[in-house]
Amino acid sequence: MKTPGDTGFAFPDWAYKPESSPGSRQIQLWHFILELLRKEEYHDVIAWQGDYGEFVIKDPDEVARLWGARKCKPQMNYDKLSRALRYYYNKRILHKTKGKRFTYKFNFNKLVLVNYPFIDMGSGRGVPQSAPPVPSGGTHFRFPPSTPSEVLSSSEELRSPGMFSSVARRMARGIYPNTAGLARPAPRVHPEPLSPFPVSPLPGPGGLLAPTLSPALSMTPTPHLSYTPSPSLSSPMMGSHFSFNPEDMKHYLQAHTHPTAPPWRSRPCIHLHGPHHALSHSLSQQPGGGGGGGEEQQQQQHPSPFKFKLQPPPLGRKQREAGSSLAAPSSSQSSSFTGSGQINNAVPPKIKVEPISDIESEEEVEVTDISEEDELHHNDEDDEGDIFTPTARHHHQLNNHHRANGNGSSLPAAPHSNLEDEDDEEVFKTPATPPIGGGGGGSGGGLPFPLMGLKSEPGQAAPISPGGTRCIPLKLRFKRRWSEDQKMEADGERDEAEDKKVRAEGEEEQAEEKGRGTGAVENGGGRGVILGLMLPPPPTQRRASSELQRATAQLSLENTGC
DNA sequence: AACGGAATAG
DNA sequence: CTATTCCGTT
Repeated sequence: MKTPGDTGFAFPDWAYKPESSPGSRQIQLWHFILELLRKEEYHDVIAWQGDYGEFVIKDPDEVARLWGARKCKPQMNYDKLSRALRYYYNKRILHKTKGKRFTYKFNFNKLVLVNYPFIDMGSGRGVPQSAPPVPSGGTHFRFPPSTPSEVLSSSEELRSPGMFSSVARRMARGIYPNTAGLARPAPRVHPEPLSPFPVSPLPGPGGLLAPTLSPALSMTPTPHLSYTPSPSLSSPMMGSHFSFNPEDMKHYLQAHTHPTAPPWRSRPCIHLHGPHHALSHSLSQQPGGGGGGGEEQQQQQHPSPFKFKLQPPPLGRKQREAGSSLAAPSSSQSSSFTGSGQINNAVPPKIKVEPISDIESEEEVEVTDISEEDELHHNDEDDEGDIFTPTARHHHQLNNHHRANGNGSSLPAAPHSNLEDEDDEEVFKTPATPPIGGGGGGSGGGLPFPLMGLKSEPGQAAPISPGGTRCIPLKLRFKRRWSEDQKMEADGERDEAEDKKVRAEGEEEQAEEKGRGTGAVENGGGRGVILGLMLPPPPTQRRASSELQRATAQLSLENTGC
């Protein structure tokens, strides 16, 4: 089971796919921005400002220049760079702070990057000016409205729906159902929502899944629980597996404990292939030491297979002018199989209707839907509520609509499977299904999740199978997206509504999500890499990560070598 | 200044 | 896919 090879992965690859991780080969703009932000040296050109995640580019030209240098694109300029930033809007990595020149904001509220568990964007604490990272006072912490799924959704996820995702989701909601049993979500919240361990069974060494989101990822709904690096976690859990990189995490934790010894760098060349050491990339970066420093760029010596892309919802502009019609039809079809959802997506615009059968777990249903509505209605509150409070949730099951378009290439597996869009759902269901059989108990990891199998086969996808009706119910999508943020911002600053923007996204989202959902499996499927969830900004705890941050911070910004 | 479509490189 | 380029609009 834990064989190093592909199988052993404790976690889904996507979980750690750092494609973009700091050391990874091709740096992405947002990483770069993050790097600059964390370095004081650049505070003259770019710095945190305002709310959590908000930063201002003080010297656009310089930033562009730096970026260009990094990418070896001498012709880079702010106009171009900004275009790239604009693409992030759709990906929800960033958004523009309206009214403020050169000011953008990371959507960190909802997301935590797997690769940057310790991200502190604001670490600013140390830095006077950059302090803003923390959400305003942390008073209102909003959770993960954005669907984790969105964030998480990566094609790969699908492949390995591991628990991670499910866990994450649950965490997001604050619920930990027992994985072993059916996956029924508990109707009510457990008192111990965040316990690091779900009920997971498997005490054994093989236990997978520890929901440890690790301190790094704090997705816990409850503030206090959030990131406590409990010893238990660290050792046992990590050891077992879960975390992204057990080892790394371990080190990570240790680091907290023993600041003096930065472990991560310990592995110069780790074997690359292991599925499990994903995070190492990030951590492995430089120790920061002091040494001589010359070779920073190499960090990524190993060609790690993982990649990590972010971006959940791409755009589906495909319809544009020509084939707009296509989309509709396809979606409808897909919905069909779910059975319960009748809604066809054809376009049920407003109303969410959809009671659908709740069948067993009514609670879980989802909210998904539709974008437009969301946007239109803005139920922000709900969203939140959904997540945290189980009490009120509306569920619908309509998400069925999804387009199968994907790019033609992908998705062989199920032509019509629908659930994809909700990766989430899939995840959920996945566990549920399998467990029943013998696996549940434990044979392998004890967890019900089919880890290995997934890899190659999408089979699980079978969701749709007739018998499996249950799959349906589980989807829970929190759709909130960042609208909240925007709102918040709006409050804070006056920005007008960006409806259009939002709207647009909404549309796109819908379409895209679905499109990608399953489909993405293919190559890159995995885009979303960020793990969504908010960062609990509890100031107190954050500090621990500081070191790590620093370490990561070291990423090499400058690579002169072009 | 900012947005976003379109084409395109890799 | 992501980013770069180019460019017309707001």
